Amino acid sequence: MHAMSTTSTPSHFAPGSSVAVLLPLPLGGAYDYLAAGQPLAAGDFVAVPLAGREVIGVVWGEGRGDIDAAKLRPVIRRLPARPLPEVSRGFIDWVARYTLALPGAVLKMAMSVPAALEPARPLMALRRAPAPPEFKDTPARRKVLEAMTALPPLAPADLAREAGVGPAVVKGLVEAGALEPVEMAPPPAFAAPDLTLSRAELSPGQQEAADILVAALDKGFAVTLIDGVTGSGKTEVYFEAVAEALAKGVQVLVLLPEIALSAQWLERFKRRFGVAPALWHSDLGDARRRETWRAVANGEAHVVVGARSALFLPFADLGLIVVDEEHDGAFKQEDHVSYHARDMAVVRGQLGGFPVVLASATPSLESLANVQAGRYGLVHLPDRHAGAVLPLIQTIDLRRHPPPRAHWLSPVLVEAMEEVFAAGEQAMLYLNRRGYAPLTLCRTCGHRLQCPHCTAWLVEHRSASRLICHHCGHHIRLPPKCPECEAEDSFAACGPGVERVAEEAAKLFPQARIAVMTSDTCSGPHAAAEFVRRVSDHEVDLLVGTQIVAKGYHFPMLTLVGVVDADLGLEGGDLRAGERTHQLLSQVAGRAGRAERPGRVFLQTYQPDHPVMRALRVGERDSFMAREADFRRDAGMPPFGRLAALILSGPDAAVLDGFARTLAKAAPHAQSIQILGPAPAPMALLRGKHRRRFLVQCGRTINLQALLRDWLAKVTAPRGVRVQVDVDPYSFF
DNA sequence: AGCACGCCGACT
DNA sequence: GTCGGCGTGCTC
Repeated sequence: MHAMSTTSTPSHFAPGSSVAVLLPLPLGGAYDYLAAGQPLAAGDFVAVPLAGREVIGVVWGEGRGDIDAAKLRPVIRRLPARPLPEVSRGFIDWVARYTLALPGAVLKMAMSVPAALEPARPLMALRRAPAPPEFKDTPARRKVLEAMTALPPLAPADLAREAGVGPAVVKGLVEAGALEPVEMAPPPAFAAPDLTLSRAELSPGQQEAADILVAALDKGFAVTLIDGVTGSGKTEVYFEAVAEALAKGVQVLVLLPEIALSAQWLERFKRRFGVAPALWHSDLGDARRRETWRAVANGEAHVVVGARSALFLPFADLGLIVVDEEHDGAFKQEDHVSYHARDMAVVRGQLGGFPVVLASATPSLESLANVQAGRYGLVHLPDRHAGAVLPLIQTIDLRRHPPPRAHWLSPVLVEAMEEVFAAGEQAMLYLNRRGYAPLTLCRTCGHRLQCPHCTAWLVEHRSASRLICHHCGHHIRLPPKCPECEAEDSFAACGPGVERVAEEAAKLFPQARIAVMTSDTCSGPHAAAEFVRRVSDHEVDLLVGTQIVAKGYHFPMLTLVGVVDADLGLEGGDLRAGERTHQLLSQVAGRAGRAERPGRVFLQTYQPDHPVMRALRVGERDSFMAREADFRRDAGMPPFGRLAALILSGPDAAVLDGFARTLAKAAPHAQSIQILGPAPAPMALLRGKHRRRFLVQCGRTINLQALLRDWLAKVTAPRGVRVQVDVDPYSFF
């Protein structure tokens, strides 16, 4: 993935000339407008007329001039905001070209806060008018005026509070002309990090790694992978690079897969830098969001910690990106513009000429391959710091030690849990399945309760007394009788979800305090932080959870992790099934025994000899990944070959299949290009839309984007049919 | 993405 | 006879 240098174009446009304005809409390209009033420059935010309404866009360059002059309309106004920097514009173009998204759709991600483009409302403070006219003197008014002698200008509400009077008194004084408003500089929204605080004690190995990252800051673009086992102190190591970048005066972006679950990370940041970083994630409030966007644009926000969308913020002077947990699938966006934030972070670093740091305990095969090929540097942190040892991972062969019928915990695991609880320690059960049971069927006729809009079973959530589709949110109450055979009380719950495992554990350990942690019970940063606190303070003995419990938490008293169904991620024939299962289970295992108490991990499996289980048991990650890499190389799959998915979707299956055949006929033929499909997409029906998929596979030297563009240009999708391109698809949904 | 234009059912 | 449902098509 190599960023191309952008060709230079004139960047100032006098009134009367035509300019190309990119709008944050899914249009074919930038639209031409007439520069009017003041001169315009590339990057300026402007309001322009579009179909009778006003839309805000960005001056992208010289007008293309391919539109009828009579249609050309003048720019309405230039907004008083900082122009979008050239590097941000180049990045948007690059992402659009790479992902085959419309540039306007990419710009929309960078313009997610249109209100931030209007000037911030100045803060008003009150001071005594120099020459107040005659006004009525009252005791309350006197209190205000007396209080003011000892105070700087204050906002009306603060002044009223300080003086111990109601707001009406202050208002009256303003109206009487005794007080006058003055503009007050808003207090800085983000305090500068404190670089003088003593850093964490680093081990010699950590110090060496930190030195390498710090040295890289002087060398322009380079990518370094920090490969360190859970608990090896990766964060503290890259904090040294963050500190150095800040000392140089550039901005830093840290990408985390799920910022809502990162309370512990934020605590560590505050300890190291004395302040909270600027946060960027989807449930930021409007005012905070605006403030953050502006602070990023004017350089006041020194460190931004965000989810993948933070990549598109208009940084004034970005000089370092850290992608933590770089292997995490949450960095891949599938909807609208489909991009991988880790890969785009590398592109952003290349365009900006600064280093990028990737960190993981279980690096992706892609990043390891880039290290092997010499494209990325590597620092290795093999030890858990502070003497903690890696947990002992054992598999439980469910064929030899099965749980009782309709139970899910093997006697071996139950016995280990007994020991842990007896020792006053904590345990965690991991199962990546929300709800009570993934499938409900009728015992009489075998009918399965399915979502009417998706190719998916309805999942029983007993806590919510509902059956829910995890793909579209459709939900029903458990019907009184089978919709197929009308048998009453004939439904049987099949298979376990976390709720059911928690129920089983509660029966086995009635004295244990159990908490279920899933996206259902723990949505948003506050709920997550509260869960973490309850577990940390040992208000919980057993934590039962889905994937979100795997995320980097540190619980000193947690010494046992049980994986209820270690085989779960291996089904389905996904390209990355083995790699992902290994990563996920390694992360889950890493929750055990993070302090001085050693941890134990049990993986319940029907395939203890599967390479993933074997690798986890003996801690042989490198040879496992090397073997995975060999498979991918032999199959010509990423990162050794290139892959793209074409997803066609629409409400009418016949129309969809017709178009799929048209597309298949127009498919390019060439050696080393393989096109598979059309086939029903893994989710053949999703939210009421049928889905078909093509997979395009080719060698690394082929221009995949050009191939896809040419192919798609040959056909026109009938109405109702949507074509989505996913370059480098990850999940195969 | 909006928003207007356009052609078929229940109202004043 | 109109008001209005949302299908389709355009916006420099």
